[in-house]
Amino acid sequence: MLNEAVNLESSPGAEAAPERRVRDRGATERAILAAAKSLLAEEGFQNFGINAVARRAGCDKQLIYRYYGGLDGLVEAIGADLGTWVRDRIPEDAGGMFLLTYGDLMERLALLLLAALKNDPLMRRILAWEVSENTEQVRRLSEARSKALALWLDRMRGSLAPPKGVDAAAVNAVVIAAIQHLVLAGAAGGQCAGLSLKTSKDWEKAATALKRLVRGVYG
Amino acid sequence: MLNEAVNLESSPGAEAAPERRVRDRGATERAILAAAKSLLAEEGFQNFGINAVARRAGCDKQLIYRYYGGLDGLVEAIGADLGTWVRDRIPEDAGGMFLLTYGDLMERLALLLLAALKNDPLMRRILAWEVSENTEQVRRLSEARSKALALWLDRMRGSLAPPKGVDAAAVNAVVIAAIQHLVLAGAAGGQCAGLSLKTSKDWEKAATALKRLVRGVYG
DNA sequence: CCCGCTACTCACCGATTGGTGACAGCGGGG
DNA sequence: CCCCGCTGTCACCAATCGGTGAGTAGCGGG
Repeated sequence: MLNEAVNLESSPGAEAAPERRVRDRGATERAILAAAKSLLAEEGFQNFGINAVARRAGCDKQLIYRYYGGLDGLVEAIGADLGTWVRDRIPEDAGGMFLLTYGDLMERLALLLLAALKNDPLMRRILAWEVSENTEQVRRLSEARSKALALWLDRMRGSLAPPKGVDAAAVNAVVIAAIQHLVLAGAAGGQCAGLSLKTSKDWEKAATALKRLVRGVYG
Repeated sequence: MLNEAVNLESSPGAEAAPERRVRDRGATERAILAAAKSLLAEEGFQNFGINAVARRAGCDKQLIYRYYGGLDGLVEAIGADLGTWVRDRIPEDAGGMFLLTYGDLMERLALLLLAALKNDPLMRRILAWEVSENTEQVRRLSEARSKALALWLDRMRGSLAPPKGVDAAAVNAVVIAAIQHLVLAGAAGGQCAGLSLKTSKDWEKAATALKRLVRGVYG
């Protein structure tokens, strides 16, 4: 494992075009944030660190300290960015306009949330982070995500009132918990409690079961 | 965050009584495994490494390489140990002897699983690990846990057959997903989807909602 | 008694981490 | 013009990581 000094970039033929970085703080800040988001989405929170983000952003980590005050500030910025999540995935025909019953609404919401999370690696990674650590960092991020989710649900819910006699908040939380864990387990290991979660056929089964559960309580 | 030394040094006086470790390979192996399990349960998988385990076990990490073939082997040993989980929490009055319907059974199973996971930090950490990483290490551990869970469910189920017309495997997987995520979120952040999960009152709400959902599908 | 096996410890390796201080280059305002 | 401040780069720090090779200490058998 002796590493000879092979990295001499003073090769005579190659004209080293240094590709001078334009001095644009705004662009650099955006590049850092984008790098952080993509890194977190693709690699997960395990190897999410100053060095890795700087490497991906193609700049020096010192700039992260300067512009964001370190990883904490950067994570906060990601959290703030999460607000756009809501805007991005609210269909124009918002909410329960055409939905007659609360059951209709919740079934639709459940399936939409399932699909949305399945296609959002960043959200999934944040979710996994939340249940794995309890640092201040994560807590803030979690709060941002939670707020975004609540806002999304609220926008989609419209003005439909839940039926009496059931603790809708608790039931919905349990349903959401199921959705979130299904998505996490599916993305991570391809299965959950013996149920395979790989093919779209598998997911249809899960979705059907989910529908059944929701319909069971809300009719 | 230097963890306190766990070595059992006595005689705080100047008398250096090094408390010579008895030369007992079996005991050392057991100490290492116990240290690994408690470390994982208490600190989570984030800081779970050779050095940390050796530190907690009060021995040199070299021994972990020798006796377990490194962290991988040690994790495997933890997985094997998970088999005892089933034995330890199967009540003598096993299964659905007194349960008339499949709904009765699943409701009881759901509540039992919820309680069991709530009181098992090691299982929770493994669960969180599973949804956060997809290395070979975790995959093996996941398989062991999955097997243990399946065995437990099987033992508890008895010979009761699920009703026709519902994909019981899928529904149960979704229910288990909900339980697991509730426990994870509760332990990590104290809430899930807006539902607080701190006091026993909170957990009662969640359990009630869970019961409702199960009863909704299985009657 | 000594020898050899085995349990165990120690010292070191290269790599990577988070974090900081010093420096280079450009550009705008006096 | 010169100088100052902002942007970006680099070198370096201590700490920790996983991993290995060499050496020590005790016990049992010849």
